[in-house]
Amino acid sequence: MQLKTLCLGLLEISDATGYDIKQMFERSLNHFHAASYGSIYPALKQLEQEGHVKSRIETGSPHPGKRLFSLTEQGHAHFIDSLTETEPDETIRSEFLVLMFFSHLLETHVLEEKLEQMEQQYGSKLTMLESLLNQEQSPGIRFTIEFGISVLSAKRDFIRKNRQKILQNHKESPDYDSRLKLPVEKSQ
Amino acid sequence: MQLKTLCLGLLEISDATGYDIKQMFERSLNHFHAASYGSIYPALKQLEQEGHVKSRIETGSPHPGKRLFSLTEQGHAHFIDSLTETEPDETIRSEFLVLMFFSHLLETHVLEEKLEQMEQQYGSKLTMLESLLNQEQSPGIRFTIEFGISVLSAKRDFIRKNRQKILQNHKESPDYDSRLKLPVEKSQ
DNA sequence: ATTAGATATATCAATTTGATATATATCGGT
DNA sequence: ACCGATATATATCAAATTGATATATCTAAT
Repeated sequence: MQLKTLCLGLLEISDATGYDIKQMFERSLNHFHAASYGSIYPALKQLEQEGHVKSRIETGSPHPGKRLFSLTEQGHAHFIDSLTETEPDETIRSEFLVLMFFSHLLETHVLEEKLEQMEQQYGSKLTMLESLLNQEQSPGIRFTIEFGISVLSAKRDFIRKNRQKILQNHKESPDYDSRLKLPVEKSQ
Repeated sequence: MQLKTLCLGLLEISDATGYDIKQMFERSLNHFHAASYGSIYPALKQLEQEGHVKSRIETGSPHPGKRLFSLTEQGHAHFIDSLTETEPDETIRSEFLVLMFFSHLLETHVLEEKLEQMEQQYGSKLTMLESLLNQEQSPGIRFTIEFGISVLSAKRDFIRKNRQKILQNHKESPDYDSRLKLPVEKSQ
C-alpha cells in the first residue's frame, strides 16, 4: 500500500493540511505506520494532479496561506477500491532483534543496557496506547489499539522472562564460537 | 542501521556471495528484517570500496565466476562498533492494521476474508519459526526465534479472540459514521 | 520583550524496494 | 538423452521513502 492511499484514508476523516496529516500519523497511526514530510507533501501533490483530492488556500487565522486538502468523490471511490484490494500484510524491521542475533559479539554490559532500553521503550509505548483506550472511537480503530497493546505486552513480557537467562548465558560463554550455525528455513 | 552493517554481520558467519546473503535474509532473518537484491549488491560494492570486505572470484564448480565476499579485519572491527552504537528499536508497517483502522469502509464479507487471511498468514509463519527450534544455534539467535514465536502467537490469538466481536459489530452497524474521532496521543 | 515550542511548507541526497533481465546449473521424469 | 522446472548468480533502474535541513509565522509563558 502506497502512502498516497493512506493519505486518502486520512482525508476521509477530515480535511487537512500536510502538517495535519503528519500529526495524524504520529498521534493515531504511530504504532503501525509512520510517514515523513518528505513523502507526505509529494503524495498530496500527486493526488491533486490525479483528481483524488482538491485543495484550497485558507485565508482566515491563525495560519493564513496554509493549503487545506479535501477528498473528491473520485478520491473516495478510489480509496474504497484500493482498500478492498489491499492484501493484509505487515513488515517488521527490528534493530533490536538484529542486536540479539549478534549478541555474542557484544560485551555483557552493553547487551544488558540494550535489553533495559528496549523494555523501557515497550513500556512507554504501552502507556501511550493504554491512554487512548478511554477515548471513544470506531470498533476498527479500537481493534488496532487493543491489538497493539496485546503485541507490546507480549514483547515486554518476553524480555522480562528471558532477560536473566540470556545475560547469565552470555556471561558464562563470553567467547561463544562466532562461527554460528544459521537456522535454515526451507524455501516453500 | 543500514543494510551495509547487516551485510557485515552476515559475513561474520561465513564468506558469501550476494545471492547467499539474500538467502540468509530469507531463511534466517525473515521474521525481523528483509532485504532485496537491489540493495544487497550495491551495499557489498560499497563495503569493498571502504575496505570492510574483500572479494575473490571463484574458479571451481559449480558456478565458476561467482564473487565470494569475506570480511576484513577492519570490517570486523567496524561491525562490532556499529553494533554497539545501534539503538535498539523497531519499525512496523502493518497494512493489516490499516485495513482494520478503516474497516467501517469495507463490506462485511471482505473484512471477514482479510481477518481469515491474516490468521492463516500468522499461522504459517509460526509453523516455520517453530521448525527452527529443533536446530542448534547460539543463545542470541534462539532468542530472536522464541521472541518471534511469542509475538506471532499473541497476534494470532488476538484475531481469534476478537474476530467474532468485530464481525458482529460490523454487520450490525453497516454505516458506522465515517466521521471518525481520531484517538489523540499527546506529543510528549 | 524575548524566547521556546507549535504550526506550516518545501526540498534533496541517500537509501531501499520491487520489478525486470540474463545466464548457467541441477534434478526429476520420460 | 532430453525436457522443463527450479535453483544459483549477478545486475540494473525507476519509483518510493527516509531523514535531515531550511525557512517563516504564530502562540504562550516568563
